[in-house]
Amino acid sequence: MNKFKTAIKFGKIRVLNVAEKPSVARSIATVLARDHTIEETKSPYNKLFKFNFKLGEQDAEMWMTSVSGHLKNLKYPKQYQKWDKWDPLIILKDAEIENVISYEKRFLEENLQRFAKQCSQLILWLDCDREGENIAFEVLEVCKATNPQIKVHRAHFSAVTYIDIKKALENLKQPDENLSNSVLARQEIDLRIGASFTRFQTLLLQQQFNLSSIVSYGPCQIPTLGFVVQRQKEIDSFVKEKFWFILCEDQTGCAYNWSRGNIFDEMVVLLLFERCFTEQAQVTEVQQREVQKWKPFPLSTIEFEKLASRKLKISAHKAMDLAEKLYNRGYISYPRTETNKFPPTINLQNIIRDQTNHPVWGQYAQNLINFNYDQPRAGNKDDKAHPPIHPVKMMSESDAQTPQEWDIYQLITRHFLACCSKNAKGSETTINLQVKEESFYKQGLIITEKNFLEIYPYDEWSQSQVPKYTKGDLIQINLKVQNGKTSPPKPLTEAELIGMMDKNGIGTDATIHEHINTIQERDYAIKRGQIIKPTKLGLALVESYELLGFTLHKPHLRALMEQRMNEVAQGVKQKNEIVEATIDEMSGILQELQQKKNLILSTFGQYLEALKDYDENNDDENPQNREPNQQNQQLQQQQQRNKPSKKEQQQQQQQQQQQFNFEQQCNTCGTQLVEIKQTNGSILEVCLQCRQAQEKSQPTNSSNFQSKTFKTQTNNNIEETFKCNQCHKQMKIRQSKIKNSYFFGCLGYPQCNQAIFLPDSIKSIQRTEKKCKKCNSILFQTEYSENSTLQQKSQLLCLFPGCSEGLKTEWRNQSKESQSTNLNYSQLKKGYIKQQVQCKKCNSFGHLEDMCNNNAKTMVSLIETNQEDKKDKLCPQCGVTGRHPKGSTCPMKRVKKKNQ
DNA sequence: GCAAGGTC
Repeated sequence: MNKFKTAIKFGKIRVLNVAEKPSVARSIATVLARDHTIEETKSPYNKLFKFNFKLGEQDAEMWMTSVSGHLKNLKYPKQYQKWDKWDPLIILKDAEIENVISYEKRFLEENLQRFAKQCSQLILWLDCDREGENIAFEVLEVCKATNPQIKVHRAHFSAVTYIDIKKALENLKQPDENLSNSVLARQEIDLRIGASFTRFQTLLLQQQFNLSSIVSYGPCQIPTLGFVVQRQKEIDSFVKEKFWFILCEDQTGCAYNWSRGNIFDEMVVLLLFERCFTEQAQVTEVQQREVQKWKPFPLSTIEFEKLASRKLKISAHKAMDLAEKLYNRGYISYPRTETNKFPPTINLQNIIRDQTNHPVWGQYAQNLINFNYDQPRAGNKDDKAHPPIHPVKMMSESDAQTPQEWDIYQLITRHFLACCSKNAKGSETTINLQVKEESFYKQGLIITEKNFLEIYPYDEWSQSQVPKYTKGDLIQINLKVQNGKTSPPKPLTEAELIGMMDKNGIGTDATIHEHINTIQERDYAIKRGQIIKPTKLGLALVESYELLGFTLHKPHLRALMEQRMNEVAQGVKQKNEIVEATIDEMSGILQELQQKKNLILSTFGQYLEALKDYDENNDDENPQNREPNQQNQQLQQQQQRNKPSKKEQQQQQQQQQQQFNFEQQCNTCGTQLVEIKQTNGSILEVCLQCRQAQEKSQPTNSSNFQSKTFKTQTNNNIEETFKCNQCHKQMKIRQSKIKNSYFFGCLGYPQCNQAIFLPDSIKSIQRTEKKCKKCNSILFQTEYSENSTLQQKSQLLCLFPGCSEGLKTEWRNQSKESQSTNLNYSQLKKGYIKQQVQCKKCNSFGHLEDMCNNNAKTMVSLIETNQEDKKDKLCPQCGVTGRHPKGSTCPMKRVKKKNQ
């Protein structure tokens, strides 16, 4: 208050007070003197409040008025307005810029001039941030120009409460020119870059590609678009990956999570599954603990916009529009705030009390006052200018001008009441199960006290029950191997985009929604529901930058600018220094762009062409069924600068369809089969439920994997033959790899092991549509091997056991080993180990040199070894596969000998 | 016709 002592000799002084906005002027006037008078000015919103106040010992007549944000705006002089007359490089580097009071603000300027003439002191009540500091200089320049003698002071306050305002008056300071200069630097850099790059892009692309809008560039809008494009590219280039996990269910149907989570290696999961397979689990721990669900932080603008978008489905832009209207009608506090903690000086109880008569939440507010009030949590952001958004006047639904306005008011008020409530409380139970070496867990939750959740429907806390077990219980379980696929990233929502921008410092709390709006106005992006997607133009623009090596769409340019602005704000660097450095760098980029003009044109054009089938209106809400698409292929091809023919594209599509077609189901139980590639290249489809495996029928054009064994396999082996005499399921043609022979196996295997074995001499077997005249069973076309003693090498036979018309067969129990395609998991397991290590001595898989012995052979290798044995023993004389009987010689050898 | 940041 010493500042005003010198003025005592003049008696009462007159002090001009200027706030950044009308509402603050009104609030300060109200806080300092309820009996203030209000005078109209030429600017309808910006009133003049007058009141008497004692500044320390000095009597003062206070004149309180306001501006409406910045008075001045940077612009290029008129001669630069013709775009085609000026090289954008001149616009960027050399053209002078004016900082002038815009026409709409002329009445505010007049007000300040008129009031300053009549006052000896000026107190600047602009917001306490960089922009506020810059506006302070704009105001003081106008005032000083009229009244050079006027004494200038700066008030710092973080909330418009009596305590804060009083404290500010007692601690008046001088405005900070460094802060103001940092804003001037930002303004100049943004305008020079924005104007020059926008002109360059528009002049280059607009006419050529018949674009309806200008092709603008801005240091905030383009990185915003960059985030949108980045997500779209992630979605388009996503290739699903299959993963496996073990699911454990108990008798109550409760499913437990595997502590290892999802594993992307099927073999590993099968190994672990085999190792832990059992039907009993032990409850190793039942843990119960009290948990809380935290109430929200006080509401900042960013969080408000995200909530409105996510929960109310109102866009950030619209939400801010509605919030500003509510603010101007006095229902809510100032909605542009970074702050998420309430200052201690604000009387929250009074704000709650205002809501106690509300028809919807009045009783809740009353209970808060009486019993349940809890101090709001303190966030870590404070703009030192505005408190978190909160209601300031009660509004009922009928007072709202639109349903959306009511939704916004509800959100703000319910959020505020939730902040003043207690956290929700619950009891969490965790059950841990041990199944041999594997552990599983399940968590359940019961909410014991809803507290803030009662008033706050925008947050969820879902309850889930778990069975009542105690430690040491042995429970019956059912283990299954299940698989899933990774999902592509979800389409970008507006709320997510706001979060990304906030995190990367793109825009401010007051402008983030405007940048999102701008990229839509410029036709760079489109919003459908809450999803925001790039348009063809947006994709082509960003992809062209990327392909040509420019990083104009990345957020780091803005981050660098922020860093430089900080240096000016701290007085470490001069404004001109950072402006020149930044403009020089950008000049380099602009010159490079100009040199690559033709390349940009062709690249941009090729992208637009490649994207002609891209449908920006197609939302990716359900990406579960997404497979790599044509557009993605095209983009990738474009990047390779090698456009494929239509035929090639079709082939690629076909290949992709084949690649992803692995949804085979078990014939017996319907469980999804898992595919296992064997060392011989063939693929086994394994049912983990029935523990059966079968050969996968190979596509005709991929014969590389087909082994000799399967060339004779019938392709209708899953079709009906005849019914099992035990369980009445179908009998299926199977092939024993051990004996290299065929048999009929029951589909009910392993529960039913009925089988009908066929002679080794049958080389192939095929079901026909013909039926046996005697027993009416299906007939089979059989082929016999060359060394068969039979005269006929092919026969149509009835193979039904006991039927006298055909080959004599009988029902028999198959041993598990006999059905080679019913590999058990130990065998598979060994097979995979075999794939992983290879002996350098014998070149076999499954063991290393120091362990080289015959016992290391596994079932899978045994199968192959048998085949290989036969292959090796293929008689060079007669070509017959298999060994000749021990001690005998090849008959052909004898024939040859005889002929010789 | 360009930017971003204030503001109504």
